Amino acid sequence: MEYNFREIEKKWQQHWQQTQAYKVSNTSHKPKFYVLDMFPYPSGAGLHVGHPLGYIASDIFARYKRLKGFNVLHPMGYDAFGLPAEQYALEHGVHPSVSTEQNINNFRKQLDNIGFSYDWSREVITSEPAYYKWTQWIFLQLFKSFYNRTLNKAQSIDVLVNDFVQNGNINHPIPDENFVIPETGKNQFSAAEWAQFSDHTRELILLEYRLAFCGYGEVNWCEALGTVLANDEVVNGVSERGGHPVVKKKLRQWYLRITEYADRLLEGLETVDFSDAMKDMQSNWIGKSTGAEVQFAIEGSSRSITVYTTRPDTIFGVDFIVLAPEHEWLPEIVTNAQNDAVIQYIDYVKSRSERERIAEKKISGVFTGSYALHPFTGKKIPIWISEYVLAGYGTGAIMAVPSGDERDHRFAKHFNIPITNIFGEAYTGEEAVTTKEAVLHNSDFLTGLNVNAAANAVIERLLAKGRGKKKTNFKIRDAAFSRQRYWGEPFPIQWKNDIPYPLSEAQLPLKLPYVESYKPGPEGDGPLANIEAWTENNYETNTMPGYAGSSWYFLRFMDPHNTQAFCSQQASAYWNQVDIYIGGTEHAVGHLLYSRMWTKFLFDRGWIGHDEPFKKLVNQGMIQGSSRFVYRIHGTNTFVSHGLKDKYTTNTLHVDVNIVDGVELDITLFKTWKNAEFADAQFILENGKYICGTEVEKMSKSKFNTINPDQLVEKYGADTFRMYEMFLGPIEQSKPWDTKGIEGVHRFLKKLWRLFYGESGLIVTDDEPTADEWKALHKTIKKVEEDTERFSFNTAVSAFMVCVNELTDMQCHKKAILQPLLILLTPFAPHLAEELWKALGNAGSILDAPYPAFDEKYLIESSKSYPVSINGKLRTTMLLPLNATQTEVEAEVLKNEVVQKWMEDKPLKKFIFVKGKMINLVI
RNA sequence: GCGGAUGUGGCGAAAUUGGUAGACGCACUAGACUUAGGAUCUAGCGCCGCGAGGCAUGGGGGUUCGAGUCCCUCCAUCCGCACCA
Repeated sequence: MEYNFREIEKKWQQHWQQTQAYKVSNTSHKPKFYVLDMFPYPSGAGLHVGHPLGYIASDIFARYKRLKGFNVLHPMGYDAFGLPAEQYALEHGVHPSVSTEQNINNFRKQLDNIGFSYDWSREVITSEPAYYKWTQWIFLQLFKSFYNRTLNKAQSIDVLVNDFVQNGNINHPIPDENFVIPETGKNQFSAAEWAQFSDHTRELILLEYRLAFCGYGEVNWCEALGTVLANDEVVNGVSERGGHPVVKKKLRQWYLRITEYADRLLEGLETVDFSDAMKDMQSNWIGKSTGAEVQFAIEGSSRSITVYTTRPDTIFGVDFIVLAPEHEWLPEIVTNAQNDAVIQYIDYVKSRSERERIAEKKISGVFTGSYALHPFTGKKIPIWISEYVLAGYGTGAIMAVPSGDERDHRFAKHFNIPITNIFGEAYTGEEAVTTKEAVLHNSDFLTGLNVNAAANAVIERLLAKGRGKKKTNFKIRDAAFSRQRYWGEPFPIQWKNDIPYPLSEAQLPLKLPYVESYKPGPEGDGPLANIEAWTENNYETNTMPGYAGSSWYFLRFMDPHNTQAFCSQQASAYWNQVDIYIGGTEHAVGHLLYSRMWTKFLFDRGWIGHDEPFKKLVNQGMIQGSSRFVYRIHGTNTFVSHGLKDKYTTNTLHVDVNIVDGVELDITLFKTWKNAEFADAQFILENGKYICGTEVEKMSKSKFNTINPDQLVEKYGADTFRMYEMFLGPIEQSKPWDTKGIEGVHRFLKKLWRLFYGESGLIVTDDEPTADEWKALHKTIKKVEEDTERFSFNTAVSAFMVCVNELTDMQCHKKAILQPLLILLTPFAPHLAEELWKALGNAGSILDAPYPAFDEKYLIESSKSYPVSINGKLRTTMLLPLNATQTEVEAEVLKNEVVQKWMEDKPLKKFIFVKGKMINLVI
């Protein structure tokens, strides 16, 4: 009987669906385990072989944990709101809800092919009102909360208002130090003042505290996409999606006050099991630094400039001060003589795109004409402006120490500003001294001190003089939370007199209205601004960004049909953290950071009991495409083989990898490819073949290098496909896809099948296994279990292959061996395992069979083979009785001919036993 | 520039704590069975050497009886951040 995988897989997939085999309950006597994939955005391109890599790994692990006796939550859903669906709608006139549904159906069909054990009864789709009702609800809670810096947690805004009524804002200063209350011109108020404020003023003040708030700010505006983007959605000055130019623009936007959580997001990293690379990426993004703020008086002015520095110890090396070109006091500082030059420079800076700035890194700047005074020496310090100082970080002003900072050094050299040396001989005049080991010279009361001691001393003196203080800074900015788009969650917000007011919970969900046109509204507003019924109600016309729905979906899976809450307390208490979260590294600073923040917020407010969403994160590597190229001689229809192309002027074209065998082009298929666009093509061959060029690139439709899993499943079966994806290599590693080796895995499954079935039918016996057969089995149990636990699926698959090879050699068809092996194999090849389990006459499903227990006793051997090395180099191998004592073994070894030959007459210095199984002689 | 990772046969890769480097698979070679095979099976397969043996884990150095693994140093590739004071 043949291994008919198509029939088998179809049969069991149907069976599992009918019996709801993967449905999981929120009540169980078993311990829980939560295995989660990063849910996909259902794009129109469908799945390629890269997508299922992580899904297969998580499915194997989920099935393994289930066999091990856990109640396993393993859900799947769709992150369905987002830009591409809307772009598609603009181009093709298809409503996003329609194309999204189509794409989801397509994804589902493709996923089902592979035999995943998802509990589809828990499916969530972020674009459905039943789901986004709760996204809106959580947003409302963020809006109605503030961050209590004393308690270091979020609380209801009512708590804050009560405190204002009693104490004014003395306990809770306004986070933005520059904010001034219009009625008083101050940023502090008493209880009495609070009582006097108008509602309008009160709301304006509260907006300064809310964790979701609306404000004007510099945003990343992408004209092509017609929307703003979060910092993590902008890469190298262009949009992550589409690569369109991005400019800075001042707009009214919604923000999440993620900066309040910066410290906790950093500390939380110590409690989770993420890779170092991932933790580093996150902590770099958060970008905590400690240093000091120092005030420099301006000569001839009552003002002083505050700078931020991480190296207060170098204060005696300050040779100039640099302000960001956008610095707000610039007009007061610039002298008449320098006014034109400064205006010119600011125009120049404005003319430069983000991209140019990043690419060129030119040294540029201009003197303002004013001088600051050194807080200790009173020395006159020129004040410059330059684009290398960023308005958005620190105070937008720095004290430049050329001898201690490379950028300041280059700037000083470029503009011939005299450099003060505070590092003695360590500073050569060529390069700044940036090591923290340096000892200070020429620095008044700091001379002779090291970095730390000096920094503390400086801060102490500054404090005493009232000219500075210790200060912590973060790179992370509050997250832009609005998009001028249609296909996203509407904000549950109504505007009155320029103040946003929350809808009541009873009004949720605020449903996304149907629109005919997705064109942007006026003044950079979203398409919703074109709908009268919407604007009549003064609803917010922006929608939430893509990451809103994905910031909490892992909680919804716990209790997906709850209409009273986003997730019941019992459900979140039971499932708690996601035990294993699998996905790509591309979400390191976006999704993962936002999810962590939302979780901490929901924890603070008492709705869930844990404050880190993901206990362990596994990053699967990207599967790249291996592209193939053909070379058309310029202006002709003749294609020249790769090896000969340099003799001609050619254009390089991507060619579909599916019509290339290795690197050899199938010319017949090529002529029919793309509706026979190249039917009349001529070829210049080498050795009778057309050889293609190759390159490893991202897998994408436009590069014709995608491999569709459906075709592979059709040809080899889901079980082969699953095992092959795992066999490719370590899960975290990126690698180009190569279909070649799949035959080997398929052969393995056929070989396994033949252990059960001969030509005439089932050949499994009830005979008692031999010692070698037991050993083959238990070796595999041990290896597969260990490998699964450490997510090393490629080596686990290899272990199966070794086992089946050995059993085949021994012609072992014994149930006592084969049945446990099947259970081991279930997570990897569930269809085949279930089929053979039934064939062996077992009742019930193999999905719930008990995982076989490893027993050491089967691995113990009767005699031992000792590798014998001399001075660490293997010389011979000796078979010695197991029960021999060390002394007896030593005597035997010394009698050995090979050993004697190598020892000759040299004296034996040492006799080393390694782990009782290896011998080394030192001579 | 900073941070992280990786480097082992023709290829994908193993080697979990320093202990027989190259398991397993692909490709390749020879053979068997076949009308045939892109089916199956057997054997071989790091390099040099007839052999004994020697040399091999990016290069160089070190620690050790023994190093792919630990330390120093240099090189290459990939990823992330990028004027963050």
